[in-house]
Amino acid sequence: MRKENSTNFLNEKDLANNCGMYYTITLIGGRWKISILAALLDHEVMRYSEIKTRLTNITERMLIKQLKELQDDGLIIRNDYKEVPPRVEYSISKKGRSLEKLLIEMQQWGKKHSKE
Amino acid sequence: MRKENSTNFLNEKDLANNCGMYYTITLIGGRWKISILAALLDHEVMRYSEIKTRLTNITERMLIKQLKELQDDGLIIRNDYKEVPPRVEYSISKKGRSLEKLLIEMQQWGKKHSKE
DNA sequence: CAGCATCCAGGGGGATACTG
DNA sequence: CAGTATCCCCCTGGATGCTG
Repeated sequence: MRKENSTNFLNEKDLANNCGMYYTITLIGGRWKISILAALLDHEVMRYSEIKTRLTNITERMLIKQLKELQDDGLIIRNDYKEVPPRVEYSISKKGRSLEKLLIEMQQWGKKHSKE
Repeated sequence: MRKENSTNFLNEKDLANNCGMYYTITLIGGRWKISILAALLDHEVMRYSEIKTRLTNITERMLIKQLKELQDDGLIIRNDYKEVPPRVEYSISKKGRSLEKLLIEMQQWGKKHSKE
């Protein structure tokens, strides 16, 4: 980032969309999204019920909603085996995995500063 | 992050607060916060009116609100010179500056993936 | 098992007008 | 110049009950 006297970090051209920063936030900013992503980064593949068990307190509506948004944004992959009884597995996508480093840093920053 | 078979990224103890990730999101997740932080990281010190000019489209209410929250969270510093006419300068705090690396990475990730 | 439907509160965010 | 004060919309997120 620059200091001298003008715009480098946020140049005029990119100002409108905050150089993509806001895009990133909108993708992971949902109430439960980072928890879901973290769980999937940790377990590779999880069934719906596993995620639900893991994220105590989340309601079914919210879980489905956040899963769908993550899927629409291409961060996770939904695999419906179309069996009876239903069996659906969720996994992280390439795009989702590319967020791993960022999430870890957010985690570290949060841990470090949340007690201040 | 781990793969073998269990929880490292999100261990049970930290699950409740998502290992601090959610804390981080709440601090920078406001509609205009990253723009303000980026502007202050870029300019060191800015007057209220400068920020307002820079962030076209933001309303006064929103600007003040987000500035106050950023200040309450310790990310920026407000310096009121108590002059007439008023003169108030905003600058980034140490805690705020420690977010710089993270913001740049969010920017890069967003730029790279927003066209997909 | 893996959802969907409905209802609802709260707050985030915006427009506009006013002030010390 | 640097804010306040109102008003208002809508969307997020939560509770609860139902279903293929």
